[in-house]
Amino acid sequence: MDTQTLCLGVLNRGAASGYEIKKSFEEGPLAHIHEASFGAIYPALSRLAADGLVEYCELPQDKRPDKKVYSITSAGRRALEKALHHPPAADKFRSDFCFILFFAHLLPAEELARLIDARIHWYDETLARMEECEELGEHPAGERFVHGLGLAVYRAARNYLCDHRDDLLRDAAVPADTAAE
Amino acid sequence: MDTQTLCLGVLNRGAASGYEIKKSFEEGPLAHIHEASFGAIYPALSRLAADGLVEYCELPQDKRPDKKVYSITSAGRRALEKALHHPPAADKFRSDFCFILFFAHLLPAEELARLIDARIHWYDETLARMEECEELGEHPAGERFVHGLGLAVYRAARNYLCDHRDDLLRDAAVPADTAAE
DNA sequence: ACGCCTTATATCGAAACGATATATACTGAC
DNA sequence: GTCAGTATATATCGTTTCGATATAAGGCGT
Repeated sequence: MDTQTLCLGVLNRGAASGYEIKKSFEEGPLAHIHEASFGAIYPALSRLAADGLVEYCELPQDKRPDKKVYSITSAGRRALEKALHHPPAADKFRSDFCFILFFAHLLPAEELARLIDARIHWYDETLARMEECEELGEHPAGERFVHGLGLAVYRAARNYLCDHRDDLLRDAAVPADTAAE
Repeated sequence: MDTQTLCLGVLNRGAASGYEIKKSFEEGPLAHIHEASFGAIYPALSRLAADGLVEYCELPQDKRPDKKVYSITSAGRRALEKALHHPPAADKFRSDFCFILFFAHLLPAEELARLIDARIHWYDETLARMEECEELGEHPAGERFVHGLGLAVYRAARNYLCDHRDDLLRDAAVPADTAAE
């Protein structure tokens, strides 16, 4: 999914600046689904504007830098719908955490414990935030569905880490002195 | 996690060519954890060789193109261990599938059904392959742990899709004629 | 026989990442 | 009180990575 379609998707939910589009991939209901950097978003918005798929008005803010608020046009909505019909590419998952744990036998026990506990803590916090935003207001069925999928997956990951943490520490960890060697 | 570390990790499990390293991120026990393209792997291997972290011997194969079999050096092992101690970056998950379903109200019911059923089918096949490779031989505790985490998460995702598929189709789908408009 | 898949390395243009520059204001720590 | 850090906001830049293609040889199916 190219950054232009990603931006159209966000703008289809309401007008936003480049900065706010980035945030919506970090916090909003689209968080954890996709991501894009400023270096991808700003050029994408320029191209979208040049193609007439979005339009923007510059609004100067006092006490804040100026803002370019983009909104989707009807041509943009058509382009989004068209892109949505393309068969989705395979999910991409990349985890340094899993990669490191894969080599658990190269790390001392305390470090493994820290790593796993930090991740459990991250899941607890993330799940709390997600459950909280669940109560706020009405959401379209698609958003609810994806939100529920995220919850189910994160809960499963969290529970697995809690249930098997001690097994890993027992079976994999090397004594601190051998690891340092 | 940079591609060089990724390559060192694979090579730490045994000597391999660039082609085999790529495959190990697609099929082997490292599948679904990380990924890298040829355009990232070959330059990474060159840099690793220049830095003395890996070495290779060219072996001409009959009936096949020549192969450069890379193996990790002791300096490479030290570099890998050092990299493993760095605090892991946040997991990156990118799903066109979820992004599309997020806008379920823009798609006709049959298309949503096709999309979800195809994904359930993918999970079934992937899970079967993962459960199968579970039986084969002994694996280090770290590998078993990560494998188990993957299984837990994929099962949760699959079950969620099965359990909520019909809810989504009922609540979100627009009639085919309004969608086409 | 023809196309397609697999094995294998390598490169190239386009895209994206991650960091940085710039500017202003608020907030918490010492 | 000031000094660092965070937040809002856009933009660019070097480096990395992606995705496709080139090249080459053999197997496999219809």
